[in-house]
Amino acid sequence: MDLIKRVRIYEMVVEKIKALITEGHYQVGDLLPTEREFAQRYGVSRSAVREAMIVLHRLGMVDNIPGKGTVVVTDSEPSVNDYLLELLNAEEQSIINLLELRKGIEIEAVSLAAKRCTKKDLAVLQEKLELLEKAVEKGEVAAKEDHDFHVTLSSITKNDLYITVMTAISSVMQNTLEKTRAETLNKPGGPPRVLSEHKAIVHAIKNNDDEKARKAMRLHLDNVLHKTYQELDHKNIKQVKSR
Amino acid sequence: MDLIKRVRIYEMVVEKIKALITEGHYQVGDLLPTEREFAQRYGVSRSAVREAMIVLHRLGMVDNIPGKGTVVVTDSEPSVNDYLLELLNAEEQSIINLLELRKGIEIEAVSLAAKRCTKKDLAVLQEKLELLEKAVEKGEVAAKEDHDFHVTLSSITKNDLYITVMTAISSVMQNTLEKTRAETLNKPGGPPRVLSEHKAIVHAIKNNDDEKARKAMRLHLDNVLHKTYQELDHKNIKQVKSR
DNA sequence: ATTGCCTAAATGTCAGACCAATTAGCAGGG
DNA sequence: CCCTGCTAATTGGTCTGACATTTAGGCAAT
Repeated sequence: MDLIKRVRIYEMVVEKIKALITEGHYQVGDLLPTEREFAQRYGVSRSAVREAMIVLHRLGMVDNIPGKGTVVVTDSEPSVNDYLLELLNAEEQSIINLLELRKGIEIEAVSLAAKRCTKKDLAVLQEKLELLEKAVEKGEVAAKEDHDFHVTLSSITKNDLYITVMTAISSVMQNTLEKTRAETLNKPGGPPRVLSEHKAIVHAIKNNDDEKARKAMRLHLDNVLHKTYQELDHKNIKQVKSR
Repeated sequence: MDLIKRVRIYEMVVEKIKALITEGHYQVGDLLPTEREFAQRYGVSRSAVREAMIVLHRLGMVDNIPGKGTVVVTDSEPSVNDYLLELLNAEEQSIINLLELRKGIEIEAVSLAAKRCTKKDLAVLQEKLELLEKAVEKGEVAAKEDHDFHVTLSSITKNDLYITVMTAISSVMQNTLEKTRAETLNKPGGPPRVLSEHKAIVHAIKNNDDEKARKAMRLHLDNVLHKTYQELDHKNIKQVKSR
């Protein structure tokens, strides 16, 4: 049985305005037409437009400024991914917790990748590895290249959940690393070692050796965890000294 | 510098009504006071109350029914967990994808648990195992006992992310199993084998042997995956036959 | 007992008014 | 000429009152 669903007017206005933003008729930072104009344009009352504005505001898409107007804050509506990011990004979550979760996710991901990797997948992954290599040779932090590599790796699993979760974890880590100046990767003897670990992972995937791939990934992430522990210890010591 | 934040009236009304619901002044299914009464009670206009109602409705806490009133749908505001559930529960996600993700999460979780398990933790876990055992002996499906066991296991990691994610995965799987009549656990030779796998996991944790714990968990989840594959094949065959 | 209609009350929507904040323009003093 | 401060217009924020639509319950006719 199909139940008839009441459709509130403000909901239709929300969709209309949302479409205007996502389709690019108004860019981020632009001022939307006034509420009174929307009301006239859509043949509804200003109340309906205001209710729609409240929804759009709570979606984080617009900001209503009295005396000025309504400004576009972002051009895309929040997705489930954003909520996942919120979970991972919560301040209570330590970077250690995040790294441990990543360990579970990525070790199994690389295992699946080793079993399911096609020639095309491998080519893309090796390309990402080369980009990472070049960036490291230039002495860059290469955070973006590292992110790309790991996301590409997760995509080889062909499992949307791994792709979504790994993408979220990786971007949160990238943010965290930016805040902490990415000291981890910059430490003496850091990048070359990280690079060789990445190569070992790709090598195992190439041979479709899932067990070796897991071991290589576990080794890599244990090293990252170890360095992070050292870094945290170092900071704590500095904090104590500064008292 | 502390910026002064404009506080919209409807936001305060939202907090007021939300508190009334979460504190139990109104139970699920109850009819809230009318919008006009709220307006009078809080000394605001009905517009403000209506805007608050829209927010509460979009939070999924209330349902506004014309001619009747506003009924309470749930007594707790949605948390990040609910959005995680939404991600995992999305129809596009196959049960296979979910199981594969669970493999990554839980293998590493049991590894952490083996390293961090206290005597008290172990006692609780063994208690859950006994409950599972008794339920299986009675010939029950024991879905809830299985859920409890795995959530307890994840809590031993002391890592909030693992606890949150594992709880979500487990409850989604429980729902899915309910829909599919939990055939997996009911198959001949199913429960006893599952039980022995659980015992092996607990045994490894007891000995703080993280590597053996991972292997035991991998074996267990591979078996679950295998059975699920068989089940899906079986259903496909039945579907073909019924054409 | 069922059907149909009437009424009361609630939400949904509308129109208009006023308040508060912002902006732009203009007048006046330096 | 430039800066200051006032004024008016514009915009979102709130309030009020009205009407439309939906629901529930009472009541009479069938």
